[in-house]
Amino acid sequence: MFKPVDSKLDLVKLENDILEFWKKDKIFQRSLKNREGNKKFIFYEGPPTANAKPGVHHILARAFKDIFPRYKTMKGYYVPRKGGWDTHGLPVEIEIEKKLGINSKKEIEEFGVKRFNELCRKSVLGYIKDWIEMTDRIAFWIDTSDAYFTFTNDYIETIWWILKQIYDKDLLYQGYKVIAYCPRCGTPLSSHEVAQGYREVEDPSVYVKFKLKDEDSYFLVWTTTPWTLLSNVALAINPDEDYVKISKNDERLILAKTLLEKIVKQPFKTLETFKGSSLIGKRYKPLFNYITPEKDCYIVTDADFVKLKEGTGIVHIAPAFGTDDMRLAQDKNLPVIQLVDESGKLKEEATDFAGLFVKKADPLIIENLKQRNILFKEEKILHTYPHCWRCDTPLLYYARKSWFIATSTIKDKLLKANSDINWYPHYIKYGRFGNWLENNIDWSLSRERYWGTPLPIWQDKNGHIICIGSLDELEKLAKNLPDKLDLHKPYIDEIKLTCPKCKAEMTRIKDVIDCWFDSGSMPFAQLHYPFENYEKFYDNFPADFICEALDQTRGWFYTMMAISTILFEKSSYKNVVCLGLIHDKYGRKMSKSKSNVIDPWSILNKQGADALRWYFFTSSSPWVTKNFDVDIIDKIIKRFILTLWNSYSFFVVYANIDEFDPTKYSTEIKNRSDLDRWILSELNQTVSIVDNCLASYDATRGGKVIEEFVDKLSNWYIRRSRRRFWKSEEDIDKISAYLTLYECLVTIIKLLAPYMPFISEEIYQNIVLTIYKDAPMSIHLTDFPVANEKLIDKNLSEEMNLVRKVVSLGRAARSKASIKVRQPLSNISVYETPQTKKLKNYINIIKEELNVKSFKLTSNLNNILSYKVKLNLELLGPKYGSKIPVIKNIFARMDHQKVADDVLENKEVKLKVNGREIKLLSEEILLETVAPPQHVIEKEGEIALALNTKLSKELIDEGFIRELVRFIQNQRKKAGFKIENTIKTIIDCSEREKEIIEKYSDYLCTETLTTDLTFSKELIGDIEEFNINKVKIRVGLSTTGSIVNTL
RNA sequence: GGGCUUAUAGCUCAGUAGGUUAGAGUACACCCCUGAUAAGGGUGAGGUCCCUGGUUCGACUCCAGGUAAGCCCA
Repeated sequence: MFKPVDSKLDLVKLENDILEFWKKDKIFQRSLKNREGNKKFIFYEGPPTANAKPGVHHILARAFKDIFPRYKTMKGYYVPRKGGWDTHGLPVEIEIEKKLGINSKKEIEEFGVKRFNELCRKSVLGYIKDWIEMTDRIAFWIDTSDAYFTFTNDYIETIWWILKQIYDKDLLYQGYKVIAYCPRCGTPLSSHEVAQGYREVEDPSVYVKFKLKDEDSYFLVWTTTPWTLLSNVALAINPDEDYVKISKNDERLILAKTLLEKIVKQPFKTLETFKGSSLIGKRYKPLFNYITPEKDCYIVTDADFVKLKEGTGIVHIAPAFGTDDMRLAQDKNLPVIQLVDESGKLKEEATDFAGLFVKKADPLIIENLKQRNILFKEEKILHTYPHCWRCDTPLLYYARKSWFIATSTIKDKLLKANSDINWYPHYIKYGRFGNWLENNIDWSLSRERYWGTPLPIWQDKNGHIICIGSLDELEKLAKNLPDKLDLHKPYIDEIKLTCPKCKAEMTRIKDVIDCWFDSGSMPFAQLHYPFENYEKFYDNFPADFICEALDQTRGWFYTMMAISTILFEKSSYKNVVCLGLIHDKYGRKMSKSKSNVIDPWSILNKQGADALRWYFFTSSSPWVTKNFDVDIIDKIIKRFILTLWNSYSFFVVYANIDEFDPTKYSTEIKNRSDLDRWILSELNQTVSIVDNCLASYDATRGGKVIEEFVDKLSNWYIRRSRRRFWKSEEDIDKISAYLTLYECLVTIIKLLAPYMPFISEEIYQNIVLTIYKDAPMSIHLTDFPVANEKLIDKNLSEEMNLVRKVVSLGRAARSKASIKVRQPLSNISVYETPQTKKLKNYINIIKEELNVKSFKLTSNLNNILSYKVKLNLELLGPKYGSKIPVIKNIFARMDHQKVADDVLENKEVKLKVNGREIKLLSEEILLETVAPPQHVIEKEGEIALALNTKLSKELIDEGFIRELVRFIQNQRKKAGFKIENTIKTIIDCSEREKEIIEKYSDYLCTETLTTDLTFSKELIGDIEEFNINKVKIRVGLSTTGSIVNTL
């Protein structure tokens, strides 16, 4: 006996019970052990940053990280799943700053880096708890007990080893990086912070004249930051655009042609027009001479970023204050002049303006230029400019010394590595990711922060530099190594080395490294390679599968690839599934400020993890942005999960009544009914498609195919088979029905196991483990179903589709005639075509579904419907004009059936008008279908049918009985009788109705399980009065026993 | 400012290698069916296929430009 199934489904309780079971019996561990020694499928966990509680979007990622490893495990692979946590980085620091109520580096130092980092570590560990709880609850099977943490000494040592490799390959260098910088807080801002602070402000907009060195002409140059002019080193033009030299007020000015009218007022005279390229190499006099540059400069150069939307087409270059400028300076070997100090004030060298904050210096500089007759024009401009999100100070773009990895020099290798990756969606490969690689710039590695992997570089006063690649190396050179070593700041900064070259004392560079480097190193660092696990590493590299949100293209996807390409010249992953973002139901981003963030637990505690997983897998392609509305989860439960659950519950209810044990029977497929073979064909086709989908990382299509199958199973197979389960004799038909349904259910839950691990487990535990004692103890230890191609019968599928189509049309016909299905009708005719001929095998299904006594195919469409023909006067009018009345007359006397036939065959219709032949084209005649008397016609495409609606007394009586049976069934149900209860039925009605009931008493008794039918005015038991076709009938029901015992 | 993506029914999404009347689910209205049902069936209403232009006999689909939203980069 199976465990009785409660039709009221409590998904949350079900899931919690299953979680208990998995935990108690260590099912996850068993699922690994089960496949040990088999071919491996390698998955890498992209470590979540543990600086906040997980949100709904994290469940999306973790659901997808779970489904494919589960599938592969069921396919026989050994899929180790090591967890991991990203623990370093600015977001963690900011979290702590907030908690401490501080917001600058100065305050952190005052608070003490030691205590600060300790808080960072604690905070991260706290959030990890939340993450593990969520991970368990959604059944993301990953080993969190053996997870890697990016802050451990082992992990950091591997990173140092990697950096040393990079250093030895000469790919690690120190250079300038222009960053957004808050002069008040004295700290650089991350791009994320910069993005928060854009505001519209008014700035000066000045046009300045740069005099050419060997010519009495001026370059006209535009800027909104006059203070940067002091650090100017070059001018840039667009070589492909046209430039002009004009004469205005006896001065010669050079600027872009298209911008001329906008900037210079008439009158002026155009002297020359030339391409920008002819200006390259021309020299000019610097505006200020506060500093003598160390390299050649004050020269015109070309740059791809010069656009002609604003300005003059000649761009002033100050490498210290612009990213483009800095890149150009590096390309063209220009010097960097830095006349601004860290607090945003002009340095001593800028004598006239020394000590002034740059923005305050602007008016003075403008005044200075004006007096020297260098200023051409002065205006104001409104534009968006970034400000510090903490203190609202305008940010400066400011060149800082920084360490870089020369990734741009290995661009070809990166592109080659990318060519071997399968991207889902495919367009990322040569789109977003490919473009990013094509335009690769060197990786800026160092960060002037506290909580991170320290940069392992020490230097001495003689300029000697050393990069440490292991703890051993550190020990050998260290002057003062503590017993217990924490590799973080501030401890690591206290360690001084002895320079191997000159024996001078070496001090560590203060920086930590970009935490993206941490996570990108995980293939190596999670195993402490190469210090440990040397063999194991090669056995686990590269990953077959990784999966993260789309925003990781420039994040983890890139850093993983860059690091492994530098070390091994190949990508560290083969297949990557990208995930989209989750917005609220209005399509807005979820953010605390909009208070539209959905707490995942509100769903997990109400609707459950399976439903949420199913939503993520099937709603749309994983990489498209989802507008998430929690109501949709309820709909999924209603539409899909409950349909599945009801099918399962149906099986258990009847199998228990019949005490049916599937292990005790077997029936050859070929001896089963068409319906059985049809659903088995559909089942195997479903298995085949789902298997292929999951193998190619397409969970969405696979899920939709399963949904379609469950719909067919429930709403066609089970509905059509109900009587087969219900009937009392235990014949081969009934056994076939049980076996077929059982096979479908067992197979489908295995297909579902990777998608919905809980509910599939629950059903498995009941319908499989109850009777197969040797079966694996969890569905997640079983093998994925294999399609039996021999059972796939495409013709059968097509035929059944046709049957369903015909039934659907038949019901439409009934609806048109307003005759309920319960009222039997005499016959239905279907127009015979090569296609509909096949319906012959399904006559019983059609008859039963439509409640008709007979079904026939008819070869002559005219037997079903006839046509009325009319002239299309709209077309004929203009053509025949005044002849129309005559044509109408003649047409009216023609054989309309024949005309209709001709039109249907697209033949011309000829008629003689006053001795002349006129040919009417088929479109010039309108056809109107007419049903024969007492028939209703329905047609769609090639299928046409006629339903005979004529009612005989016989049919009406039968309709009456069916109506009565339905009322009694309802009464049974309301009275709380069990399905298997037999009953005594007493009826109080008139003689006329009594006659009918007696005539059909066998039918009534079988349907309602009545063992004792009597007529009396004295009713006992549950009593109800019905009104059937305006006739009052009273019925009394009482139970007499159960069919379960009598079987 | 640049790259990439998305835009189809109220909502969630399919779709077309250019071709009659653009689909499904859901929600809505009416009707039907029901001893597995929190289901199911039928009918109806609901569309500027984001906009503009081009190519074409024909464009939701191809091309160009734009708008909006998003991600990444500056």
